Amino acid sequence: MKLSSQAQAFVLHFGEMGSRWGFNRTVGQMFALLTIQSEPLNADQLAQALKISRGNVSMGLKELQAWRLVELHHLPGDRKDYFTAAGSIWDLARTVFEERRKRELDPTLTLLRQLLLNEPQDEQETLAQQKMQEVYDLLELLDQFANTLSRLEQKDLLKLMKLGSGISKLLELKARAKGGSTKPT
Amino acid sequence: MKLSSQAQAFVLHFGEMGSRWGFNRTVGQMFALLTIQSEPLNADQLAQALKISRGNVSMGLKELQAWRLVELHHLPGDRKDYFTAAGSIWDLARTVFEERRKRELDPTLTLLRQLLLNEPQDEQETLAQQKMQEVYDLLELLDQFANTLSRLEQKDLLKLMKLGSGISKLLELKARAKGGSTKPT
DNA sequence: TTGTATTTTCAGAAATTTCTGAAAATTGTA
DNA sequence: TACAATTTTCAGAAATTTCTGAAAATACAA
Repeated sequence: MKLSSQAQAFVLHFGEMGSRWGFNRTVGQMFALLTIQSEPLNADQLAQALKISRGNVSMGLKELQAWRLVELHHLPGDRKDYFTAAGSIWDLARTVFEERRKRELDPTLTLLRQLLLNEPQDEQETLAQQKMQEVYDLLELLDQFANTLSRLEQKDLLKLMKLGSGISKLLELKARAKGGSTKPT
Repeated sequence: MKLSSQAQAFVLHFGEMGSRWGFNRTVGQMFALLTIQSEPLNADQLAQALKISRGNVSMGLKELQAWRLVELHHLPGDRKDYFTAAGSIWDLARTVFEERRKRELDPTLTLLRQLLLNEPQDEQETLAQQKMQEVYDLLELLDQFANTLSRLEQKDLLKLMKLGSGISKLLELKARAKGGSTKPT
């Protein structure tokens, strides 16, 4: 497995960005390679192509499986495990998006729900809780919205994302359809 | 500056989550504290409340300023710099969202634009470039959509986020209004 | 079974990131 | 100008994360 300089650059970049997207360098690289590679790869091929240890590949694959970003395959007459990216680019993006929502929002929502159960003991705490409630409301809304988006059919999601500033007009349209003011701005 | 156990928990949690949101532990803590605190705080107060070094606070504040998440204030008769969170919770969320879009998408878009300029040299590279093009198209669309969302007026953003699965219906509504098929599904 | 291929685990090494604290730089005052 | 208050810087220490590679575990075939 020799990587073209193109592939090399792509893979290294995903390694660098990895930490911003929620995984470490080598997991990012493995994900990138499996994404541009059409043929399934086994652990040894990954280790060799990325020049990392076999053990690291094993851990990385475990993590990619936890993210549900890779699929396991078997080739007839070969006992090795082979992996491909799990689905189309859109599928992968959706999965990353969902996983990140879970990891970045849910723990905070859980904590805030807890904290907001307590009675504030003084002025100071009352103010702090007000802020926490605001944070909670916003994150809760964001969480639901992210959920809605990731459940949307690709066709609809595409339409929505292509609307651009047309979104405002559409929302206005809806307001009128529902029986709001009939006077357009 | 004594933190209530509520505030303590909130601050520590933001510290833990920090790395997932794009900043390190102490920056996360400082941000959290400034968010629930209504009064401006100076660097010494932050260091004392969070039990971290003065130097660390200085670096943290610099980073929060780079994120445009804090505002500098001066109190009459006091030479120290005082800081507050920059704006409402919604403002803060919007800022974090924008900054993250820049940091997480833009570098990759730039790289992919570059790579896609090269002529593929063989079958292998052609396939890889096809995938890269797909990744590019998706990230580009996502980037523009994120941009649109962060420019939306709060009122509209709120409406949109509250739509839930009503989004599909709204998109359908729009299709009809534009003169699509008149037969609803 | 036994043997071989393959994967997983995990202790310690290496790399990276974060943090401290003292010194340097800056700012404002008199 | 001299001086005191404040902030910033940054070398090295500490903490954390990532990675390696050998050993253990597992899976499968004969």
